[in-house]
Amino acid sequence: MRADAARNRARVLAAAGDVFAEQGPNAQLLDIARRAGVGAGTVYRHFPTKEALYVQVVATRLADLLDRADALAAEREPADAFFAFWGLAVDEACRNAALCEAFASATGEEHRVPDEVETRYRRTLGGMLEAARAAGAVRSDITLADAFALLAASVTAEMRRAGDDRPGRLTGMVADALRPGV
Amino acid sequence: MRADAARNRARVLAAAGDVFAEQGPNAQLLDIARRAGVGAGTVYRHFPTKEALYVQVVATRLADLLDRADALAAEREPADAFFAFWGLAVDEACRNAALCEAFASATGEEHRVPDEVETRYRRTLGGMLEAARAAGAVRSDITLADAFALLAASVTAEMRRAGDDRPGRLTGMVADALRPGV
DNA sequence: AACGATACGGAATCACGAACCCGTTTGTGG
DNA sequence: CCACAAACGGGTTCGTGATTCCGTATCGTT
Repeated sequence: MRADAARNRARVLAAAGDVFAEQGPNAQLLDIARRAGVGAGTVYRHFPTKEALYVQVVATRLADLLDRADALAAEREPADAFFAFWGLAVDEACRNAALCEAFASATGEEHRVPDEVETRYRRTLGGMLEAARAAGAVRSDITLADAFALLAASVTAEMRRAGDDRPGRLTGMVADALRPGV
Repeated sequence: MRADAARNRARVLAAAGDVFAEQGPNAQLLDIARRAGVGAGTVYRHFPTKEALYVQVVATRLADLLDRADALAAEREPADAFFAFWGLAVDEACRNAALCEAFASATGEEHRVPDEVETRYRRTLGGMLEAARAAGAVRSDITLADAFALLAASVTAEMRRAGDDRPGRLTGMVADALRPGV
C-alpha cells in the first residue's frame, strides 16, 4: 500500500473517531473528510460506505474498552472488577456518542459490529458477571441480558443527569440494583 | 370550521398518533397522510410542519398519562401512587416510540412540548415524588431530576429486555433503587 | 529522470423526504 | 338549488447529504 494511502486511511479513521464521538452515527461524511483534511472521494476509496466506517470506529472503541475490561479482570477481585468495568463503560459511553449508541442499541438491529467483536463482548461481560455472581456480589437471578439492559439504562440515566455534578451517582444506584439484598 | 375539515383534522391526528407511536419522530409525513386517507397538502393545512404535528401528538399522549397520574394520586397511598405511575409510564413508553423519545430526551433540546404541558408534568411527578418521600417510601436525597433520569433509564432497560418474558422486572429493579435502604 | 499504477480532490449525480402550489372538488349559507 | 369560499390531493419544487466519476497529482519502481 502506498505510503500516502496508509497515512490518509489513518487520518480518516482518527477524524471519524472524533466526529462520530461528538455527533453520533448521523454525523456528515463531509465533516469527517474535512476534519481529516481529505476529499470525500478519499474516504470512499478506503471505506465502501459511511456505515462501514462507522462500524469500524465503533468496533475499535469497543475493543479498546474490552482490553481494559480484561486488565481489570486480571488485576482485581471479581466483584470489584465487574463493578469497576460497569462504571468505566458508562463513563466512556457518556463521552462518546457512537459508543453510547452502540450500548443503547446493544444487540440491536442497526450498525452491527462484526460478530467477532460482538462475541468477545458477550464473553467478556459474561465472564465477569459470572465471576461476580459466584463471589456473591451479584444476585443469582441476574442474566447476561439483564446486565446488558441495565448497562444501557445506566448510560441513559447518566446522560440525563441534569444539574447534578456528581457523575456516577445514578450509575451507582442502578448498578446497586444488581447486588443481593441484605 | 367546515365539517370535512374537522373530520380530516381528527383523522390526521389519529393517524399521526399511530404512526409516530410505531416509528418515532422520524416517521414520514406521507405515511401519516396515507394512513389518514388524505393528501400531504391536507396535513399541512392543519399543521404548519411535521414537527408541530409531532409535538401536538406527544403533548396529547403526555396529557393522557398525566390524567391517569392524577387519578392514581387521588385514589392511592402516596408511595403506591408514585410507583404505580412509574410502572404505568414505562409501560406506556415502551408501546409508543414517540412517548419513549419524549422521556429519553426529557427536558431535552428537540421536540419541545408546550410549556404548559411540561410544567404540568413537572408539577405532577414532583408532587407524587414529594408525597412518596414524605411517606418514607423514597430516599430523601432523590431529586426530581433524579426521578426523570431514572425514569428514562427504566424505559431503556425495559426496551432492551431481550428474551425475558417478565415485563416490569427491570423497571422494578431500577425503581427499587429509589427506596430507602433497610 | 521517466513511466505506469495508485491515489487524490471535489464537482456532479442521485435519492429521499419535507414543504408548497394550484387546478379541482365539496360543504354550506342564502 | 346556487354561488363561492374553504378545503382537498398530489404533482412539483427545494434542500440536504450520500455516493460516484474523472481529470489531475503523487508515489515508487526501473
